[in-house]
Amino acid sequence: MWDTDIPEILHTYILFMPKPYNPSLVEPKWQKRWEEAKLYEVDLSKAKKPFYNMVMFPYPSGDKLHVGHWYNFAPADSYGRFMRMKGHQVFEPMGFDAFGLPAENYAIKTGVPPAQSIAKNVETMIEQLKRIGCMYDWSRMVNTSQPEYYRWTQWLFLKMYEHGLAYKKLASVNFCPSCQTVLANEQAQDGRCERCGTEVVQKQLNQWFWNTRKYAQRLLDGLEGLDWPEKTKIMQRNWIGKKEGIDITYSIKNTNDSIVCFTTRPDTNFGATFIVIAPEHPFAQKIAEGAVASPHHREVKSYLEMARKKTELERQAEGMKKTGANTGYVAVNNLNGQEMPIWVSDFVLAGFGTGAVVGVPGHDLRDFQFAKAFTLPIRRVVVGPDGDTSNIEREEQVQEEAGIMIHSEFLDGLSILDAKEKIKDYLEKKGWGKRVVSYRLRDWLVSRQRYWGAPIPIVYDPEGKPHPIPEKHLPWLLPTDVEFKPTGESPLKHSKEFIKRTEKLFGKGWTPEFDTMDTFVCSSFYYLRYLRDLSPGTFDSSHRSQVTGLIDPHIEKTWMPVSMYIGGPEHACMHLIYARFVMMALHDLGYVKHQEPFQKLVHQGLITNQGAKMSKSKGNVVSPDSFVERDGSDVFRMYLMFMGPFTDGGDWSDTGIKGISRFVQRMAKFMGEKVNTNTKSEQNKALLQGLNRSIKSVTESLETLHFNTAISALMQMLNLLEEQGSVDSDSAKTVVKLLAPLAPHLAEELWEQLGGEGFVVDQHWPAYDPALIASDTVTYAVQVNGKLRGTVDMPADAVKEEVVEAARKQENVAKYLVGEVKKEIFVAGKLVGFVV
RNA sequence: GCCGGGGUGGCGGAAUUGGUAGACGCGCACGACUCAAAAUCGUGUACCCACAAGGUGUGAGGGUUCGAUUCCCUCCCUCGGCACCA
Repeated sequence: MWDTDIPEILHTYILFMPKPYNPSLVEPKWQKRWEEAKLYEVDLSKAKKPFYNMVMFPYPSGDKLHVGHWYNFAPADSYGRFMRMKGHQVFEPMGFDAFGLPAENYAIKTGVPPAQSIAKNVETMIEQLKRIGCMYDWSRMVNTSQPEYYRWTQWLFLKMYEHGLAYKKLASVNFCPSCQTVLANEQAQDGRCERCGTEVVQKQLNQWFWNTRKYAQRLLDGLEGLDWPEKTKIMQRNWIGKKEGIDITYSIKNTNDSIVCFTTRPDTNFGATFIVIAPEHPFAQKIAEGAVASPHHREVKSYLEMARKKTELERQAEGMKKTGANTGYVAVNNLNGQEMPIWVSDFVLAGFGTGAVVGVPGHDLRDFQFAKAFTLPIRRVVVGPDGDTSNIEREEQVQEEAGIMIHSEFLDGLSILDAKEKIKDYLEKKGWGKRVVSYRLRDWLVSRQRYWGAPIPIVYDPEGKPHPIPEKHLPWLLPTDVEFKPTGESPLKHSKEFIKRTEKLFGKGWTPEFDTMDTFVCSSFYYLRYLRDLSPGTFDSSHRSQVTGLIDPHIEKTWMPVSMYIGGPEHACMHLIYARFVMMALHDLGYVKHQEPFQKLVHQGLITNQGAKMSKSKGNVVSPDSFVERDGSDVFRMYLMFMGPFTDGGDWSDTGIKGISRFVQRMAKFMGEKVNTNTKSEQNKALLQGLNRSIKSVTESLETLHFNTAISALMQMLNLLEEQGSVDSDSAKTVVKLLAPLAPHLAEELWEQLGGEGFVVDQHWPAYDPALIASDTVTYAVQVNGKLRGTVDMPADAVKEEVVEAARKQENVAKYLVGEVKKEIFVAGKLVGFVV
């Protein structure tokens, strides 16, 4: 930035050179005053126009706040300030999603207990957050790793269990053989361990699940009434993956067994030539175990073994290549007596539908590939709408939209859509099939074989039967006498205190559940705990007193759902589904009135650096600190907002921050030197018009979260003010109000200088007068044959004839008006067009 | 492969019930101030063209229209999500 031969002392001087407006003095001053006045603490019980303004709470990492935090939090706060000035009681909470892997990994590396490192991180993070200057009500902070919080995480588990929404079953987990630890799905991306890169294997363990599938339809239906990005709704719809189809039962020849196949395309069933079952399918297991004799026993057995051992990585490497084994059995298609060999293949997923599919290679790409791999017959039963009878060897024969049935007896000639309904009716009438709805959404696996999480409030009697821990024993404290070095087992197993505690309370031979809960459980209800009852005596230091409920029903009724929720789109199919599910369950259990937690949702864009996502491992994380130190919080936050549309994000570059810094200095200078004692009536027309236009423009921009255009409108206003040379005090105050949501510190300072009463953030948002926006004269564009040939200034009230007349007289226009004018176009206030 | 977003000056971006494309800012150029620089202020800045006039121009090609960044069709590129979901 500077020539290298400038001495160091001069650098420092330039950096701290006195400026008309010095944020390093002004910003702390106002932050202190806001805090002293408890300006942002909201009495929840007294709100008439509540506005619950929330951002996704951060993880308290040991690193400093990064640009991404600022880009999320600062604009969200600007919106909250705007809503406050519009007359709402804005509640803006902040908290910490404090359980989770990074702290545990840090503990494994250094031996520092997570509780310790997290407490320290939270403390420093609060200090950093305060420097942004947001309207956070710190009196209502939450920290999910504290007993008074996770008490409710455990309470939630108990309620789920009590109402049959939590159950335990055998399931496979990701396991890293090198680290000797279970991995969360996020840690096992692309089939490799996040920490050491070893290939992840699957391990069978007894796991707790929450029954999200039960809510699949309601999760789908509820989306309709939400003010959410359409993109996010689509992602959730796809994730839930509702499919209407039919379960068809096929009897297996020479056995008493049958196989049920789920299909959405029963119309093509006359083209079925084989059946494929998943390796985990009971019939496949039977063969492997020898419970059912098969000439292919050995092949099936070794195939199942191979499929089980296959790592996710190998699976992906395989791509669409089909493998499988013939069971030697055949199923019979009731429709036409066709015998269909039953195969086992891992392209069929055990977790979807019935874990068995009917192979129609003529009209399904995967079935086609399978048939090709094992030379099974391919039969066409649909032709394209244009009567296309394509080559049987061609792959692309998947007609999903339209097509005509052939070789299908009573379906022949029907469109696939009509045939689909007719065959379903037929199969149901015959008792061979049953219409079903299938969902892609799985039940939520909430067990984690990790230390740093909320312990699952379950104990086992000596027979191993689970029992819920009575509520009076909550919080069920996370033990501290644990070893952090991975041993391949849940760390809680090594706590003597934990086991002793359990036996003391429940009896000899009783054992606690050693798993903890997924951190997404903690974050699935935190919006309710922000609203918790803070009155004294509700929670004593022993954590054992009778605690008021999860949430006061009256507060929940007035404050929920969250009015505006801002956070990254990466949670579309995780946190944002879990939270909706939990809210619905709590509603059904009678604890809350609303069913949806977040009425309006907005995703901020992603800030990248040199095109890549900022990450510690890539070493491209940009720290806001030096910018904030030099230019102040207001400048930095406005710069982020000015970069482009809030929902777009963008690639980081500091080249333009100077422009915002100049704007702030100029604004402060102008307001400090050029405000006169005139009254409003003495203002000139141009100023009045500019002011009203600015109000309109800034208001509309903020309403739609277009912070970039709000700032540009303010810049235009300042340009106008400087052109005018001076301004009356009332108008100056209006400009400062417009500035307040975007540059809160600067606005308070200027408001004080101008002699404003109270805090600027408590002022009413200015209104504009539409009559003052219109100008006396309008510039008309004049086009000939659609091409611009000139402009003409006319009085605003000029009628068509006058404007056209004036336009014709324009020298440059007249030049082009040769020959007959066929048509005259007049758009009031905008344009005149001639067609010759 | 499927679903969704997006392609506008040197750069970030503005403007869409179709009506003067490029607001605002950065950068750049020139000028003022200064011994000089920084900072600040002023002027200019889509491209072609010596100016004017004119022409070209919102990813590419086509269409509708007096007029298209905006509407329709075909294609290309790019970003995000899901991915053997029957």
